[in-house]
Amino acid sequence: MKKKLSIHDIARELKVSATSISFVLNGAVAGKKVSEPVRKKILDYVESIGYKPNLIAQTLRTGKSKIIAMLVEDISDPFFSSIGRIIEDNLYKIGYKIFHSSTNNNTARAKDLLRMFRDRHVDGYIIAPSPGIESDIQHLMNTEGKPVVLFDRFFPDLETINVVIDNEGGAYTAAKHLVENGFSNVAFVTLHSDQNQMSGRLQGYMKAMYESGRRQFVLKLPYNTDPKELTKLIRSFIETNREINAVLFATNYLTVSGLKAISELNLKIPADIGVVGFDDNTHFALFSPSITAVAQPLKDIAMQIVQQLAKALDEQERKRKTTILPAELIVRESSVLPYAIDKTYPYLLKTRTTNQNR
Amino acid sequence: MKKKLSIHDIARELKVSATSISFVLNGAVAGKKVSEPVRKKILDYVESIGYKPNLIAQTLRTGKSKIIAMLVEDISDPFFSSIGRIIEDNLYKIGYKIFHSSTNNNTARAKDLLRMFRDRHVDGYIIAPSPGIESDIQHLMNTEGKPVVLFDRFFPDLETINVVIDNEGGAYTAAKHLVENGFSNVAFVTLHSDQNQMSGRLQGYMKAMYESGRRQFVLKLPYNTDPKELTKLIRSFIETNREINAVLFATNYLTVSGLKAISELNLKIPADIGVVGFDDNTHFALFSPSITAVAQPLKDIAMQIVQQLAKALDEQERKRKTTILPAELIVRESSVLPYAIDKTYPYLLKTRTTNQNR
DNA sequence: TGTTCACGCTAAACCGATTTACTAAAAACG
DNA sequence: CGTTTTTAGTAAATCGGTTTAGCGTGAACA
Repeated sequence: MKKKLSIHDIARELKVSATSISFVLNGAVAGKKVSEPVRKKILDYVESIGYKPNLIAQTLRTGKSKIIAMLVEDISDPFFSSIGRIIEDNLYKIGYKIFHSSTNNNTARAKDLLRMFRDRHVDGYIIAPSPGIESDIQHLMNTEGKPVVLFDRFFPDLETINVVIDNEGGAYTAAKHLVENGFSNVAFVTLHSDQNQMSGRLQGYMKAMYESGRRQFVLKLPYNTDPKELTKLIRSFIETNREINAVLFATNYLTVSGLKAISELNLKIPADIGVVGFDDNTHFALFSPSITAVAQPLKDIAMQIVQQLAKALDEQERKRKTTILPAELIVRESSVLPYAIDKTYPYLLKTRTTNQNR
Repeated sequence: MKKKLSIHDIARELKVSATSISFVLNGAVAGKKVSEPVRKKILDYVESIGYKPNLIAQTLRTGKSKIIAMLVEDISDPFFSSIGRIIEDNLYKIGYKIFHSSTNNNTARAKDLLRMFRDRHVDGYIIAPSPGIESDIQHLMNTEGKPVVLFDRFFPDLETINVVIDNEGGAYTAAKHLVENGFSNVAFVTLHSDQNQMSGRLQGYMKAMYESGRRQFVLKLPYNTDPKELTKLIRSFIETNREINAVLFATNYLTVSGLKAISELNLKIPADIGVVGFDDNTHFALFSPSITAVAQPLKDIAMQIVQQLAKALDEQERKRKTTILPAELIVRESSVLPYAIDKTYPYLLKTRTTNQNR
C-alpha cells in the first residue's frame, strides 16, 4: 500500500519548485512562463510516473470540482435513467463527471443530497425537482452562484434554465387522437400533483375534451403509492365509470399499472377500451396489442440540458431560459379500433358498456 | 453570495480554539476532553448558525469521504438501476452517499472512472465489473486498501467480496422446465462473453440439454450491439434452425430483442415457440402472453451487498467471500403449451416445423 | 512545601494542491 | 556603463478542516 506521491515529492525529486510544476501542468498562466528545458523535464517525469494531481486538494483550493450533480426522483425509472445516461456520456466528453442520486420523492432527502452536493463543491446541477425544494434551489443559486438546469418540470418563479416538453400539446394530441379514432369517452388518469408537467398534461386533456364537446373523466391518484394499490384504484375507477371507453395515462408507471387493471377486468384493448400512455417505453411496442404513447424526445432533452449547462458553466452570469421541446404521438394498436379505420362508418363505433361481456 | 463561515471564523467569534470546536464536533477524542460549559457554548452556536464542516477539507485531511462508488455497465438497465436504488437507500441510512456511474462497456472509461473515484477518496466500491478491469481492481485493493464488492459477476482470481446468483442453477432449471413442458429443441441465446455469470448460464443450459439427451443450439451474440442488429441476428438464427421450438435468453435485453424477432417471424408464443428470459422485468408479466423468466432476487442481492460492504468498512482486514443467492423461475404463459399441461399425452407435442405456416 | 499528574485548552503542523508576491539574473534601454 | 524591464523561478500563504505536541493550572501525593 505505497503512498501516492504529491507535487512536492516531485519537486524535491526534480529539484524544481512545486510552483513550477503546477504552472506547467496547468498550461502556464499568462506572464508566468517556464523555460522549455525545465518544462520538458517536468512533463517527462510526470508522464513517466503517471502522476495525477489530487483532485480533493485541487477542489479545496480552487473551489471547482469538474463534477455535475444530477438529482432525479427515481433513478430506476427508465425515463430518468435513459436521459441520465445520455447526459453522462456527453458531459464526460467535455471533461465533467456526473454524480447522480435519487430523492425517492422524499423532500428531506432531497434537501440533504443538495447540501451534500454543495459541500462537495459540484460545479452545476441538473434537477428534476420534487415539490418542496423550491427554496433550496433558490438558495443554491443565490448563495453559490452555480448554474442550475431543471428538466421535466420547473418552478416558474425561479431564474433557472429549464428544459421541458410540450406537455399540454402532447396530452392534447393524444386525447384528440383517441376521440378521432372513435373513442367517445376518454378518461385521464393522473397524479394528484401540482407540478407543472402534470398540470400541463391535464390542461391538454381538458382542452381536447372541451373542444370535442366530450365529458371529462379524471382520476387523480396519490403520490408515492405502490403499484398494486395503483392498479386497484384504477380498476375501481374504470368499473365505476362504465361509460369510459378509452384512457390516457399521465405517466409511464401509471400506464403499466393501468394495463394491469384493464387485464384484470378482462377488457380487450382496443376493442373494449383504448389506451394511450404518456412517456414511451422500450417495451410498449412489444405488448400485444402494442401501446400507443406520447414519446418524449429523450435524446433531444438530454442534449439540450448538456448544451445549456455547458454554456452556463462558461458564462459568468446566468439568465433564465426555458426550452420547450415537442412531444411525439407514436400511434400503435392500442388506440385504433380496427373497424374505425374506415372513417365513413362512424355509426359502427360503440361504447364499451354496450359490447363487453363481464 | 455571502461566504460560508469556517471553523476558524467560529473560533474567533466564540474566543475558543478551532481545535476545541473540532473536538466537540467529532465527539471528543479519548483523553482530549472539553469542559461542559465550553462544549455547550460551541454546540449551541454551531446549531444556531447551522454550521457544517467543509467535506472537501475533511476528506483532504482524513482521507475518508463517506462516499461509496458504484460502477455498472449501464445505469439505464432496469436490473442495475433497481439494485442501485435499493443499495442507495440502505447505504444512506448508515451515513454513506453513493456515487454511481456507468461504463457503457468501455474499458477505457471504466478505468478512468475508477481513477476518478480513487482521486475522490471514496471509501468503498460496488462494481459489476466489465472485462478488462481486473488489473485495475487488483491495483485498487493493493494500493488503496479499500473494500471492493463485486456483483453480478466476479473475477475468481481476485480477493474481493462477491455477491452473485446461482447462474448455472437458474439456467439449468429454466432449460429443464422448457424440456419438461414439451419443448424438444431448446436454444440458448447468449452473448459472446467469458464473464463468469454468462459462462455459468451456458453451463446450466448445456447440463440440462445433456441430461435430457437433447441437442444444443447456442447463439453467441457480440457485445455492445444495438437492439436492431440483435433482433436481426436472432431472427436469422431462428429461421436457419427450424427445429428450434423454444428459446432461453441469457439476459434482459436479449429477451426483448428476441421477442421482437419472434414477432417479426409471426411465430406464436408458446404454440410455435416457447420463451424464457433470464432476468425478470416488471413488464414481462404484462406481455401477452406473459413471459416466463428467471428472476434474480434483487432485494436480497442489494441487501447482501450493503451488509457485506458495511462489515468490510468496519473491519480492517478484508477477506475474500463469495455469496451465491438462488434464482427463481417464475413460470408464466410463454413457456407452457396449453395442450402440454396434460402430461399424459406427450405425443401431442410437436416441433414448430410441423405446424407453423410461413 | 515541592513534585507529579491530570485536565482543559490551544498553537502549529499537516493534507496537497494553487496562487500571490517576491527575488535574482538576464536582457533591453538610454 | 548604469538603470530599468523582463524573465525564470521560488518561498510562503491559502483553502478549511484534523491531529499532534505542548502549555498552564490546580489537584493529588509524598
